[in-house]
Amino acid sequence: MTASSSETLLAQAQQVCKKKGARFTKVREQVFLLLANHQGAVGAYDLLAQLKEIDPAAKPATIYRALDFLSTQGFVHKIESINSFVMCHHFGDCDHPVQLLICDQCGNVEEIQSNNFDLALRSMADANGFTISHQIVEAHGNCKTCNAISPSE
Amino acid sequence: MTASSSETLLAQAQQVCKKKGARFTKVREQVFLLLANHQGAVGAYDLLAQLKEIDPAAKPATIYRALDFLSTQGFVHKIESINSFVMCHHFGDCDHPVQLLICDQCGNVEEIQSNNFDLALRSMADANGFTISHQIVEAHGNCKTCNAISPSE
DNA sequence: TTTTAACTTTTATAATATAACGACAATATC
DNA sequence: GATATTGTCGTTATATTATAAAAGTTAAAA
Repeated sequence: MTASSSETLLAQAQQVCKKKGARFTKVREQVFLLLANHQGAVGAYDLLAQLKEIDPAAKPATIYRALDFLSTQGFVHKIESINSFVMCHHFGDCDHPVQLLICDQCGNVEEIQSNNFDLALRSMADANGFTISHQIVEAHGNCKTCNAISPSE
Repeated sequence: MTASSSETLLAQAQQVCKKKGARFTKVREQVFLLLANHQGAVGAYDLLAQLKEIDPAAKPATIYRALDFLSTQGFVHKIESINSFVMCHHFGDCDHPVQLLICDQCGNVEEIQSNNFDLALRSMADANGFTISHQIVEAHGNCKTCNAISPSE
C-alpha cells in the first residue's frame, strides 16, 4: 500500500466517522495509519511497537482500544486464526460479511466478498434453526504470486 | 453427550489410530474423554483443570500436546474465534473441511458439513489464483433451542 | 537386544488480551 | 455559561492462551 492511498483511506474513514458521529481521535488515527501502511496482517504487539516510536507511552490497552474502535467502525478486520489485524479496503459499504484469503508464505491477505457465499452459509444455518450474527471465513494457503514462484509446493 | 456415546467415540478413535499406526496414549485418551463428555467447546485451561483431577502433575504442555495430536487425527477441532476446542463426531470420514455454528448464548457447537460450501470457497479462491490448504468457517449466533426460548432477541 | 524415534515431564517464558480506576475531554442539558 | 453525563485515555496490574527447550522415559523397529 502506498502512502497516498493510505491518506485517501484515512480521508474516507474520517468522512464515515463524521457521518456517524464517531470520534476519530488522534490515537485511533495513528493506529489506522499504521495498519493502512501495512501489507497484510499485523499483530497487536507489532502495532504497539510501532506506535511507541511515535508515542513512547503507548501501552497494550492503547492499541487494543483503538483496534476495538476501528473494528466496530468496520475499518479493520481481526483475523482470528492468526490473532492479527488487517485493514479493510471496502469500509463504508455497510457491515459486510468478510471472507479472507491468507497466504501462509508471504503473509498477504486478500479480502473477497461474495454475497452468495454469505447467503449459502445463512441458509445452511437456517436449515438448522440457527441465526447467524457474525461469521468468520478464513482460508489459508498460497496466493497467486507465491504459487507462481514455487508452483510445485 | 452421554457417557455411553463417549465410550463409543473412544472405541472408534482407537480403531482409527490402530489403522493409522498412531499411538493413542493414556494422556491422549484422558483428554479425548474429557472432550467427549463436554457439551460444546472447552478451553485448554479448563481441560487442564479437569485433567489435574485425574493427574495432578498435568501442565499446560500436557494438554496442548494432547490437543495437537487429537487435532491432527481429526478427532477434535480448534475453534479459532473463541480459542477453544470441540469434539468432532465425524472423524474417520477423512480430512473434511468443517463449518461450525457456535451458539453465543448456550455455548453449544454444531458441526455442519457441506461440500458445496467447500467447493464454493475453493472456486472463489481459485478465481484469485489462490490455493487453499486449510479453511476456517465459524458462524456465531443463536441456536435453535435458544431461539425458541427467546425468539425476539 | 540394541537402536531409534516418539512421547512425556518439567521449568520457564512468550504472546495475546482484559480489568479496573482515576483523570480528562467532549457533548448534552439546564 | 455552568453543570451533568458520557466517552476516551493513561496507567498499573494481571488474566489468558500458548510454546520453547532439554532431559528423561517408553514403545517400536531393526
